[in-house]
Amino acid sequence: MPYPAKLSPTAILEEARRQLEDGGAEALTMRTLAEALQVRPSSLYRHYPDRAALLAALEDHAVSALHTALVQASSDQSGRAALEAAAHAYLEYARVHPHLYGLLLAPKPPYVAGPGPGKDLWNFVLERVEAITGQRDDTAAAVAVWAFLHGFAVLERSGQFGASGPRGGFERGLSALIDGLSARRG
Amino acid sequence: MPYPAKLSPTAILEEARRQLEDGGAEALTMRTLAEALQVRPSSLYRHYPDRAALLAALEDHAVSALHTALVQASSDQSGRAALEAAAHAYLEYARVHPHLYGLLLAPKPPYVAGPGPGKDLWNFVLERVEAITGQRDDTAAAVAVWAFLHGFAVLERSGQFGASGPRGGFERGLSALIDGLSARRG
DNA sequence: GTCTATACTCTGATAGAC
DNA sequence: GTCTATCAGAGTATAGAC
Repeated sequence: MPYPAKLSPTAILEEARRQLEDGGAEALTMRTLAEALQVRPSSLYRHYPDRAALLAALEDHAVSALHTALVQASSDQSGRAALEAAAHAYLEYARVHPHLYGLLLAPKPPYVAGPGPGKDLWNFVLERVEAITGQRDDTAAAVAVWAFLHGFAVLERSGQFGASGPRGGFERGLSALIDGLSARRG
Repeated sequence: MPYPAKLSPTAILEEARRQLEDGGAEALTMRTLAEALQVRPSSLYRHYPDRAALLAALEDHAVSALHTALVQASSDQSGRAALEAAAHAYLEYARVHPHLYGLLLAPKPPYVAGPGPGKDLWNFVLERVEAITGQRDDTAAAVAVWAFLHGFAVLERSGQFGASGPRGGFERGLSALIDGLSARRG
């Protein structure tokens, strides 16, 4: 090695994340990426086989970051308070990193039940929900909560909720969902 | 007019819908579209200013179709039964027309509160939800229900729910949500 | 007015020299 | 590991035939 490598997978990933967060997935092209790294586009292919692999790596990063955020937000709480704290942290992550979050549930394989970091995230949600419903392996309830969280995040991202009321829909829906799910253990 | 026009906006739209439903948004290119219509790509631009306009037209179609499906599914019912029937029809539409449905909530302007056919759809959901909660203009509750429906549709589309359990999450979540929302009028 | 022909720019990706 | 050179395919714009 006559000279240190200009590129490394992590350096590429960092710049890619920057461009994605700035301008969305469309703004992340191999050419702009190479230019920012002062390298020719084809050089990137020595570190990532194609653009899809780069996006997949970014998705893994997002899953881990989201998981960490949820754990931190709810670590010092339990029961309903823990689930609510995690839910707010979930929405907050989707707000702060909309394009990164947008990678998460693209029409692709899983992540629920898939190997990799997504499993931790799923298990975390499952545990928090189980604490509410009192049932073990309560997949149905966890799916319901996740669906609500994701749906609200997408609705919000797609523009409508202005300064007006609908934002209250999150608290309202979350409460209703938790009430309805936990009431079942009667 | 010496000869009948080979193209018309509706003919283009029909073929575009076909290609979209077959292979998703990526498969719908101006070139393949022109080929199927036996025309040069640039001819399409006499009828639609650009590809985005075509997708917007397809989205309008999807909104109308979804609205119609919801109305038909719940027309002969009322109260909770009507909402549940509409919810199932919503999910069914997303299953049968995944790519068309995928156009609906792309990160774009509205459709809630926006002019055009989307408003009818929103108002319909709002009415059905109000019948449950007993409050007028209960935007928060309607947003909560819509978020759940959309979130579940996306989760399902992204692959995980195999033959196993999670499908029960829809009934479970819908019941819990309705219970929690209607209990509020105590 | 409708469509054809052509070309421009941008994308992701590959082959082979060094 | 990075380069040069090059490719095929995308969307799009314009000039002109009929």
